[in-house]
Formats: sequence, structure tokens, C-alpha cells
Amino acid sequence: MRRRRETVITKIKDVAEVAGVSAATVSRVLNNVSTVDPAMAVRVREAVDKLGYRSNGVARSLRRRRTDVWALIISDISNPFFTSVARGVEDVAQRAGFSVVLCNSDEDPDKEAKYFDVVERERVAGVILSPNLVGSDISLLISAGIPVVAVDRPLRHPVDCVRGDSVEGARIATRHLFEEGWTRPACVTGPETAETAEQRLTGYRQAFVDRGLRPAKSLVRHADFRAGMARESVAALLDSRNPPDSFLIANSTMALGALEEFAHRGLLPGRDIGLVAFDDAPWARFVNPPMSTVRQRAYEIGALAGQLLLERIQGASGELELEPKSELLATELVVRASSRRASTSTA
Amino acid sequence: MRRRRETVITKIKDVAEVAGVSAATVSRVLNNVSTVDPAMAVRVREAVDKLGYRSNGVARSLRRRRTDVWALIISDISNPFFTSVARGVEDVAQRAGFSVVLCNSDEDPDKEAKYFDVVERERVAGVILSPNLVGSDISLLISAGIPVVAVDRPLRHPVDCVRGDSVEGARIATRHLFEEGWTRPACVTGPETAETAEQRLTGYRQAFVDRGLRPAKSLVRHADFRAGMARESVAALLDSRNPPDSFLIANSTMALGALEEFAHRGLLPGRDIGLVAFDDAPWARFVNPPMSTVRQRAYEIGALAGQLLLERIQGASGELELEPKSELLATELVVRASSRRASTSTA
DNA sequence: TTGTACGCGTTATCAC
DNA sequence: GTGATAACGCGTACAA
Repeated sequence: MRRRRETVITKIKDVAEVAGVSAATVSRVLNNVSTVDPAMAVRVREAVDKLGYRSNGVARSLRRRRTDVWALIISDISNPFFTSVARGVEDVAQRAGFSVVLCNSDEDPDKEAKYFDVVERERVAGVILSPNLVGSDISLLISAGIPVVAVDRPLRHPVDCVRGDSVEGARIATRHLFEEGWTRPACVTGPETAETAEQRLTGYRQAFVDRGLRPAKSLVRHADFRAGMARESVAALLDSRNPPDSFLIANSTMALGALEEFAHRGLLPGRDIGLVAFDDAPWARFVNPPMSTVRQRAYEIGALAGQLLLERIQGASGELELEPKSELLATELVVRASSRRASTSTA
Repeated sequence: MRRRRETVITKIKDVAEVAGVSAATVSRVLNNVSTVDPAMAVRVREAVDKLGYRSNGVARSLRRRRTDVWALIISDISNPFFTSVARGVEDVAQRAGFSVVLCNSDEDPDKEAKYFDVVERERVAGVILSPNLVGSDISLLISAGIPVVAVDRPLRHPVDCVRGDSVEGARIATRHLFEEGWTRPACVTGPETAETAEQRLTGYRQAFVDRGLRPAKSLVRHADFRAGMARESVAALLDSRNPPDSFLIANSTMALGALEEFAHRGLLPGRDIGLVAFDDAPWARFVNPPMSTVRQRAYEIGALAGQLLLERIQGASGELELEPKSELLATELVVRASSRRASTSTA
């Protein structure tokens, strides 16, 4: 037990005194304003070092009436897709001199609303948001004049949005299953309220139409985006009268549920059953057999969202308001063993 | 193209005018100060609603000379262990009226240092930190008087630390391998600079000693915490003159590398080879066969770290400095098929 | 119980 | 190029 060490806080004024200049000059030096005598700048910097002065960001933000902070509000931080998005956002922000704070809303509208509240109060410079499933109300941010960019899922409000091309991804994945020789691919997708889930279903159906087939309703199941319910859906499909011989699964977490059910029944993907899942999770290539996926360019989605936010922030000083952009990034089919059918004959 | 909508910012003074009171009274109402006439409070709140007033957190923080924000600086946000830690921290913070911002340092000391810089400037109320591998220098935070709690890995500075009991976890896991009938368990652990990695190695060795055996150096490999190098280590061990018959792997990411190498060689865990890995990743029970793990109570680690931080923050007003606490939370062995040996005889 | 007045630490505006 | 001064929006000691 010892006494708490008192922390001395040096202010800009202290630096000014030591350097023998005014506080204004110190501020100018610290902010690299051109109109400053080099000799003085040196004296100021010496004083800063000597005192260990550190500027107070809070006071700075108050005076400048803006911050250099972005809020990245993510609906599920444990989803590897979003961690990659975050990296993309961070890199862009960093280069532009902004810092990023991550907020995990956990698909919980209340938590999300709470974050809207604080980031608005803290006057963040901008928000990048992956909306929750039921649809987020960002009017609080809009009326505060805070630029918002949506990722992965669109918003009601007219704001920029960046996502992967789910329709095309699902279509190509399903076509691939057909081309491998599977004849009855099923689709286990997310809830109807999720735009992303619906788009993946649409792409799946298009692949049927492409081949002149009618997509069977009995081959489609809606689940939440979690593993447990996905497993049940897979089980139900396998137990149906006319069971599928292959699966398109709407995300990587749900794929875990599918894998579990397959293992439970002794079905080996790529031999007994076909499997492609959205999102190229790190573990996808490590499971047995390696899992085919639809890879979204998650990092690029984040980076592009960052770019758009940057434009909004910088454009805020200008006269004109840009129309909201909606960007769709190409997805990529990653073929591994789980979707193969040829292996049956070679085995 | 349309003109940018000008955002009107209502201040506490505007509310005061509308309500016909002084700004001080408005402030008191908003901060729930007891000494306020209920009738006036009502008038104030009405004015707040009417104007859509929202307090300015920046100004508030400056005046109060403190914030209600915690920074949670995580070394790898894609590690499920840390996402669980984050949830624990958030729940405690929330209940105590703090908000949490997540900072992903990505095991990069530069990034981490950058975060130290901004959170100090922004005067966060406290920091919870999972230090990077080489050891973090938090003196910046310390000298600013910002309380710090370390999670998962200890720090040089005398601050509170909360982690899982790696020694005991590794020991029990290794004992379990012996008890299942495996005779030559190997250990693939993290870099020597990582305290956590060393502790897992220590526990592994203790299990040998417990059985009166001498832990063989040839059965131990150090890798980074990533999958690729772990796979190489596993391969090298399997190719050695006296190969192991089972493995203890130091985290879940490395386990992916091990699984890949096993699959590559046609070795099925739980039949041909034994496997236990640290960290109960979501996918662990979904791989084939389900993987035995050492589960750390990640959520509880986060929650406890939050508690300790809370005490530091609240205690900051008091006279005495508490001694740093070091908390070790029990780990739990989750036995699944991958570590079984009995299955050989029953197959 | 309420209002007045000041200050939190910084930056922007003006004179010089 | 530099310095004094005001202002950013709010909380609180003090007086009433």
C-alpha cells in the first residue's frame, strides 16, 4: 500500500511559458502551421519534450468542433467476414489520419441503438455500419449530420452501401454444383428479413432457371444465421421425401451446423454429398474434406466503405450533396473437395 | 444533387431559454441532480424533447475532466477467445455506465503504440489490454494516470492481470492423453517470448513428471501462433526418428494447421493420432472428428478484468493504491473424439 | 432550490 | 510571423 501518485497534467500554456512564446504559437507548431519561425518551432519542441507535454484531444475536439474518429459498428465481431472488413476500414482511416473505434452490436438492436447514441454524442466524424437483421434506424446520426456508410446489408435511409454480390455468388456456386454432377442442390439461407439472405436465395434460383429448371420450393429452408438452426434445416431436408444431394449454405457459421449433421450421418462431403458455403472462413480449408466456399472480398468491402466515408466527410465542406452510391463487389468461388462429385468414381 | 442540409446544433443554453430557466438548471436536470424542483424538471425535459437537444459529450468530458469510455486493445480480434473476452468486458462496463471501444492491434507493436497514443490523448477512463507478443510498453498510460488491466498475458509494469491457468490446463490435457493410452504426446507451443506459450509448455512437462517420466526435448516445438508454422512443426515431429503418437497444440489457430497436416497424411484424430488443443473455438466440435480442447473461461476473464478496472477507476479518488492483482482462472478440459484412443479397439 | 460566473484546454480571429 | 483574446459547450462552486 502506497499513496497514489499524483499525475501532473501539462497544458499548452505551460509549454508556452517554458519556450518563452505564446500559447498560440505552441498550437501552431504542434499543428504544423506554415507561418512559424523555424527557430521558435525548435524551442517549442524542446519545451514539449522537456515537459512531456501531450495534447488534450478532448479540448481539441471541442474547439475544432469535430473529431478524427470513425465508429465502425459491427453486427457480429466473431464473424471472420467482419474482422476482415474492419481491417480494410482501418487501413483507409489510418492513411487519412482518422482512428477507428470498433463497436460490437452483437445483432442486438438495443446495443446498436446505444452505440448510435454515444457516437453521436461524442461527435464522431463518421460511421460505418453493418446493420442488424431487423433493420436499423440511423435517423439520429443523419439528423446530426454524421455521414454513414452501410456494409454487407443496405439501409432504408439513402446512404452509401458496399456489399458483396450475393446474387451472382450464389448463382455461380449453384451452377458449379450442377456442373459437378449434383442434381438436387438445396439452399439453406438466412431469415427472410435479411436482404443478404434473400439475395443468396435469388442467385440460387437463377442457377436453376439458367438450366431451364424450376427451382423446387421443397429444397429451400430459411434459418437464422447460426449453426444450430442450420443443422436442423439440413436434417429436415435430408429426411424429406425427395432429399437433396448437395447444399448451398448461406454463411460459414451455418456451414458448421451442416458439417456436424453430415458427420453425424456418416456423410462425407465431396463423396456422399455436395457442399458449398458462403464466406471463406479461415477454417474452411482445414476441415475434412476442405470446404468449397464463396469468398467475399471482405477487406476490399471495408476499404471501399472507408473511401466512401472519406468522400462524404471531406465533401461535407462543399456545396453539393452526392447521391448515395451502392457498390457491389464481385464474389469468387473457391472450389475445394467438398463440392466435388467426380471423386466418387475415382475412389 | 441537392444542397447539403445544414445541421442545427442545439446547446444547453437554447434549452434553458425555451424552458425559461438557467443553463445550470438544465444541466442539473440532465444529470439527475437531486436538488431540483420536479415541476421545473418537467419543463426542462419538455424543452429538451421539443428541441431534440442532445448533450455534447466532448464538452462534457472536457468540463468533467474525465470520460466514460474504456479502451479494449486486443492483439487479435479474429481469435474467438478474444471476442468472448470482449463480451465479458462490455457487459461489466455497460452495467457500470461505461462504453467500450475496441481497438485491434493485430499483434503489431506499432499499431498498438498508436492506440496507446490516441486513447491517452482522448483521456479514456481505463484500458484493458491483451499485450502483443514482444511485450508492450504502457508507460505512456501509466504516467497519464490511466488504469490498465492486462488480459491473457502479463505485463512488465505492475498492473492487474487476468488469465486462464495455462499450466494446469496443459497439464491436465497431457495427463488425459496419457490416460487414453497415448504414450508419446508432443507439444507444439507458441514463441518463447510469449509467457502464455511457455506456461503451456510447463504444464505439458509437469504431466510427464507426474508420471515419473522425463519430458523429451525432441517432442517439443516452438512456432508462432499461426496455422502455417504449426503445420510445419507437426510435420517435422511426425517425420522425426521417434515420432509422437499424439499432440497438445497451444491454440486453436495452430490446431487448424495440425488438422490440415493430419488430413494430408490420412491420419484420423482419435484413431491414428491423439489431439488436444487450447481454446474451444466454435468450430472445434464441428470438425471430423470433434476436437478435444482446453477451454478457457474467456467471458469470465473479460468480466473479471472489467471488475478490476472498475475498482481502479473508482479507487482513483481514494487515498490508497491497491497492490496489483494477478488472477488465474481455471481451465476446463473438453473431451471429444480427437483425443480418444479406445476407439481403435472398438472400430 | 435556483442563478451567476467561471473555467476545463485548445484553436481561430483578429490586430500588431 | 506572433500574441492577446474570445469562444467551443458544459458542469459546478458559490452566492442568493
